[in-house]
Amino acid sequence: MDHGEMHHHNTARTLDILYRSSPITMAKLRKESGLARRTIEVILENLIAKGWAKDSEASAKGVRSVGRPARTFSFSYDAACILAIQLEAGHISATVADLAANPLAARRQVLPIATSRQERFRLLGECIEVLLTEVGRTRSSVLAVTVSTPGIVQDDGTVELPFTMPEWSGFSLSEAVGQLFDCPVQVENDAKLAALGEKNIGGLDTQDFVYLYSDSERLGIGLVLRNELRRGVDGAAGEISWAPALGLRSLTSPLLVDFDDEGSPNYQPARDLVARAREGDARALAEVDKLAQTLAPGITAIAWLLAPQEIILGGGLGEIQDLLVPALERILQRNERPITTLIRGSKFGQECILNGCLRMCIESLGEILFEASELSTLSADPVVSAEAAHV
Amino acid sequence: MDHGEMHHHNTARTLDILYRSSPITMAKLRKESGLARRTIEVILENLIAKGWAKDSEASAKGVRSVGRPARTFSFSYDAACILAIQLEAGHISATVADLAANPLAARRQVLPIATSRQERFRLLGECIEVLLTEVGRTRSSVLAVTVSTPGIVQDDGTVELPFTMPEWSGFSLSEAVGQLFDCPVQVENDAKLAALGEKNIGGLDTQDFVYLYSDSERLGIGLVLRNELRRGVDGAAGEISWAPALGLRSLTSPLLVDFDDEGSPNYQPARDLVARAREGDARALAEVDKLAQTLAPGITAIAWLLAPQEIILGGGLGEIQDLLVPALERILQRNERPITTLIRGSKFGQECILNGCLRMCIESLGEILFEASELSTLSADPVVSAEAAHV
DNA sequence: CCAATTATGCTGAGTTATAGCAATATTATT
DNA sequence: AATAATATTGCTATAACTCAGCATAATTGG
Repeated sequence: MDHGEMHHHNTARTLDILYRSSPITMAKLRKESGLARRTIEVILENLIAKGWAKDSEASAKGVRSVGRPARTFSFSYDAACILAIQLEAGHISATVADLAANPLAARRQVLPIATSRQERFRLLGECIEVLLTEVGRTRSSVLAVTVSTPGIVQDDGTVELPFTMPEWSGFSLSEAVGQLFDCPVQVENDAKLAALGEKNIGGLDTQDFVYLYSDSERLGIGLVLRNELRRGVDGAAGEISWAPALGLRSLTSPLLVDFDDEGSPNYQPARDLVARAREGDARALAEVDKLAQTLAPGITAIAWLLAPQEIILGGGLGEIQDLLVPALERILQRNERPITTLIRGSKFGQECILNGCLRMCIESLGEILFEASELSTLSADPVVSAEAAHV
Repeated sequence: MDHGEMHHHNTARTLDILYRSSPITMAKLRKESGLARRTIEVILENLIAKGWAKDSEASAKGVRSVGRPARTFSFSYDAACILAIQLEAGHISATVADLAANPLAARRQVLPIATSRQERFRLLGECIEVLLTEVGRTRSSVLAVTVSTPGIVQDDGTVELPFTMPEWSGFSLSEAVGQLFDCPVQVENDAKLAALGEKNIGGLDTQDFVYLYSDSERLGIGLVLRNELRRGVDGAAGEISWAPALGLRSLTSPLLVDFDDEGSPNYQPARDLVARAREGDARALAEVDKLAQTLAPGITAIAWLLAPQEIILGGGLGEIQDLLVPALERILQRNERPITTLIRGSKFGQECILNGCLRMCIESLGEILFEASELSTLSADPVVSAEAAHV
C-alpha cells in the first residue's frame, strides 16, 4: 500500500460516513473517521469537485448554543440514479431511485405469460425509457442496475430453469440488459433479492437471517449470512424445492393460492380464507395451523443447521404473518429442544423484490463510485445533457 | 489511516507472504507484495530484529545461472509454539506444534468417563507441562491455544450440554484454560474444529464445504462457508441432531459402532463388518447401502440449501469413505435433480480434531503476532529462560 | 580475467497525514 | 452595545513513510 492507496482508503471511508449520515458536520466526520481535520478537508474538496458531495446550506441552527456554526456536508444522493428491474412470467416491473434508494418513479406492466423473449425485451426497453424520461434522466446517468428473475442464476450469468419462462434457459440476462447501459448490470434470483431487501433496515441490526419467499406454491430461500448474501456454487443455494427432506417442496395451502380446474391460480378464495382466519373462524385457523405444521420441520432443520439470528417469512407467507408467526411459535415450542432463532414476518410486501434490487445496487455503489470518479466526469447537475444520452 | 497504519498493513502483508512461502528471495517478495524493495527492506529489518523473520543461509544455489546470488528470508517458525487440546469424556489429547503447525510432540491420555472436572484439569495441566518440557519450551512461549470440546460452545465461552460430561454445562473452559497462559485461548466445538482442519490443505482450494463428523452414533456438522467457520447464534450452527427432518439425528449403523447389552460402545464388530464389506460380502455391503440411504436425504437438503463446493465425510464416516462415497453417489444420482456439490471423504482420520485446533491457532496468529510484536520481546532463541516460566 | 547479469546498500525526492496557530463567526454576559 | 467565551475554519509547517534510482557488490560464462 502506497500513499495513493492510503488516500483512496481514506476517501472511501469518508464517503461511506457521508453516505450513511449526511448532512454531517466536520466535527462528527472527524470523530467517526478518526482522521485529521485537514485530511478530511482535502478529501471533501475532491469529492465536491467531482460532484459526489456538497456543501449543504442547512447548518443546524439552534442545535448548538455557542461558537461559530459548523458547515455541513452532504452526500449528493441526486448525482445519479439506480435502476431496479423485476422480470416475471406475468409482468415487468421497474423502479428508478436516487443513490439513497429513495424511489423516484415506478412502473409495472402486466403481460401474458406466453410473451416471447424478444417482445419482453422490447417492452422492458420501453419501460426503462418511460421511467427515465419521467424523472428527467438518461441511461448514462444510471450508475447501477439490478435485475430480478425467477430460476437459478448461474455463476456465468446465464439463467436456468424458470419453469414459467422456458425461453430463458441458458440465456444471459446480464449481457442482454448490459447492452443498454454502460454501468454494471447484476442479475439475481428473486428469492435471494427479496432476502437482500430485508437487510439492515433502519439500523445495523438484521445481518444474519434466512428468508423464506413464497410465490404462489413455489418456495425459494434467500440466505444472508454474516451480512453477506449467499449464492452457493452456481447460485444454487436456497433451491430447497429439490430437497424433499425439508418438506418445503411446495406449499399447497388454500391460504396462499387456490387453483381452479384448469390449474390457473386464483387468489380470491385464499384472501377470503385469510380474512375468516383473522375473524377467528375455526376452520380457517385450522388451515393456518396446517400450514405451520408443514413449515415447522424445515424451519427447525434450517435453524439448527445454520443458527441464523432470524428466519423471516416473506412473499405470501409474509402477508399472513400475523396468523402464521404465532402458530409457528406454538408448534416450534414443542420441539425437543427449542430453537434460539427468532421467527418473524417480512417488513415488506409486494415491493420486497424491487427493494432488494435497489439494495444490491447500493451495495455495489462503493466500487462503482470509485471507478466512476476515476473517470471523474459525472456532472454535479443531476440532469445530463441530451448529447450524452446516446452513450 | 495514517502512515503508521499503512506501515502496519504493509508489514502484515509481507509477513503473510513470508509465512506462506519461505524461504523467499527479495525479488519474489517484491513481486508478490507489489511494494518497493526499500519498503520491504525496512520491514524485514524490523521483523528480524523482533525475531519473527530471519536471514536464511540456504541461498538456492544452482537454481539461477548468473548474477549475484539473492539473500533468502524465512519466517521464524520456531520463534514460538502453539498448542492444540482435545478434551473428551474418555481422553485428553494435546499436541504442541511450531508456528507452521508442524507437530513437535503429542500426548494422549485415556481416562474413565466418570473423572471429575477437577481431576480432568489436574491431568490436563500435567499433560501440558510434560509436552512443553519435552520440546524444551515454557508456557510463556506458547502463542495461541485452541481447545476442542463436545457440546455447544456459546458466545460467552461457556459450554452447554455435553451429554457425556454433565459437569461442564455452564462452565467457561476458555477462562479455566486461559489462566494457565497469557496468550489467547479459544474454545470450540469438536465437529466445527474437525471441519476447520480440512481447510486449505496444500493449495487454496477447499474454502467452502460442509463437514459431517460422526463420533460413535452422534453426528455433528461443521460449516466452512466462504473460507469462514460458521458458529451461528451462540455456536448452535451444525447441531442437527435436534432437527429430525434431516434424518441425521443419530447414526446407528453397525458399520460405525456396536453396543453391547449394557449400552457400552464396542468397535470391534463394526471393524469386522467393514472389513467384510471391503471384501465384497453382500450382507455387509447392504449395511453400507443402508447407511447411505439414511444419509442421502439430509445431504441432499444441505446441498440444496447451501450449495457448498463440497460435502466432506469425517470421523467414523470418513474411515469408511471408500465404501460410503460410491454408495452415496449412486443414491444421489437418483435424485429428481442431481446436486452439484462434490461428496468426498476427509483427508484426516483420528487426528482431524487436533489438526483443526492447530489450524484455528494459525488463523488467529496474524493478530496475535502484531500484539506480541507491539510488546516486542520474544527472544529469537526458541528456548525461553527458566525465570520467565512462572508468568 | 573481463563482460554480463543480478542483487544490495543507501540517498534523495515525492506524497500524504498530522499538528497547531491565527482568524472568524456565533452565543452568552455585562 | 461591547466584551468574553466558545467552536469552527483556513492555512502553513512538520513528520512519516514509500518510491525511484544510482553506485557497488557478488556471481557465472567465455
